Amino acid sequence: MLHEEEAIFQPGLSVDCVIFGFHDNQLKVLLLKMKAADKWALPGGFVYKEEDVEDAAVRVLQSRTGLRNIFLQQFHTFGDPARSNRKLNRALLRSVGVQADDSHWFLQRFITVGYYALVDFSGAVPQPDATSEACAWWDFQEMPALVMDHQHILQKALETLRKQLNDQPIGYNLLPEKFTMPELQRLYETILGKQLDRRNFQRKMLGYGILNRLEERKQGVAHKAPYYYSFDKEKYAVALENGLQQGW
Amino acid sequence: MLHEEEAIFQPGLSVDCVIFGFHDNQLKVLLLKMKAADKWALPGGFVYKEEDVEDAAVRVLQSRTGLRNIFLQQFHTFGDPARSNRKLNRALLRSVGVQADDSHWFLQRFITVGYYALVDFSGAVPQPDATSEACAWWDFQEMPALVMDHQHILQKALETLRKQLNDQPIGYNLLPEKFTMPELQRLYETILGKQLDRRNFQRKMLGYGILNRLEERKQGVAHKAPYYYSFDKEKYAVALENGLQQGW
DNA sequence: CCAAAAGTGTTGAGTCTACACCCATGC
DNA sequence: GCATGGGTGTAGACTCAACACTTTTGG
Repeated sequence: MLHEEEAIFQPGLSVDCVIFGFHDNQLKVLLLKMKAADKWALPGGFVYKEEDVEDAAVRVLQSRTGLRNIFLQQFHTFGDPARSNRKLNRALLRSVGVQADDSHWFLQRFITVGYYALVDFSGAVPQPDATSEACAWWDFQEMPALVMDHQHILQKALETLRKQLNDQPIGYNLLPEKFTMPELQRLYETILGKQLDRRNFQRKMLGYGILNRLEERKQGVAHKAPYYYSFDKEKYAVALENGLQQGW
Repeated sequence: MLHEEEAIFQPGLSVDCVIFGFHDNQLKVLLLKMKAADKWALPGGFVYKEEDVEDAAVRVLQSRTGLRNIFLQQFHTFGDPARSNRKLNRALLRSVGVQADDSHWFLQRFITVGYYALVDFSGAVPQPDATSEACAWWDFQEMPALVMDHQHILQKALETLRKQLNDQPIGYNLLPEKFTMPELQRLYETILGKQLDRRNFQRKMLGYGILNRLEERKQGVAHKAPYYYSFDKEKYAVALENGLQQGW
């Protein structure tokens, strides 16, 4: 990618994706281990000259996880000139075998558009890119050192996710097709960072009228088996009309 | 500005500001009449190579209104390649006396970062820029034809403003230092596009604990004179701690 | 003194919170 | 059978929407 000519990319512009997953009762973020530094980075990429910025984010998402048709949302654009790190980028070029002088397009200042994605952890297959030696999920509470301002970007994404969750039930994007109510609750508790009452949670969630309870119950669990639920897109559309705000 | 060399601006990047004001019980938006077209445009500008994107927005805001220290917030970045309009931009260049071929920096694709601002109408002094022949407030419900995707940008700004108003009382940014409760209510009604109950509005608004009632009452009005209120920044900080969400 | 606008209070409906109770399952 | 987790129900606190009443001012 970095070998390619300046001419094919929109100059000074990138996208970065904060890809959230949920596993083992933990909120996870997909990160790349840089070849050029002892740090990790958010999956990102450049925008082709005639490509929609959002399409670029979709492309990044798909190439890092193999997933398509994912909940993806722009949340902020980071335009501090000091955010670019020429030293790192030079090392990055070297790591893929490119020698360049200061005028190289990749060494200029970059503005990045941040997107966050909610994906089904079990369906994603992490793939490193050319500049990275690994691609892995990290627990959002135990993040490694990140390059440049990626810590800041992540923080902003998390903030947006929390707000969003308050007036739009988007949690199930992080879960498989069918899931149990306790699982959904753990998810909410993790994202919001606080405990919720089991019974009130269930009532409120069902009150949105966007979940279908399946006949099937979870198998092989200790104690009483919980029902499975699935998300109902049609009911969701109806529910949106009526509006479903309010906080926890 | 457009005479200046490519070298001083971040290529392919602009900012556009949706500047809201409130006057005569109407929500207003500041627009520029293009010299190069029979349409109006949102105030915008380019970003210097070493300038923070947000600083560029502040600069635009100040040069169009004379105002500083204004409520300003990034709301979305518009990255559709089809949003740029080479024909318009060529006319724009001509209007300031520049002849250029297709490779001119200003004729390339532009990504724009959208900011919205809330200003005190009575304090702003509209100033056209080099590419425009007029700068004026328009009622947001009676907008003229806008260039490119500016209608879309405006729509998105309005949407964001409405949502924001639901979980953060930001309305007084649009009013002078001191204002009456009925004035504040008209403002909310205009932005939200619906009538609100006078008494419940007052109770809820005062409940936030961020307004000071002044001794003074409004002079020279028919009927009973309403009190003036002023916004209290310190109390606001305290109120934010406790959280003040919930919708109307 | 009357109409219109503003300040203040009340009440019933609805919602949310904090529980109690019962049921199912593995050990 | 008992500890644990899940499904369902309920009483009290709280909030909110809809309204009544009083006060002030200009004409």
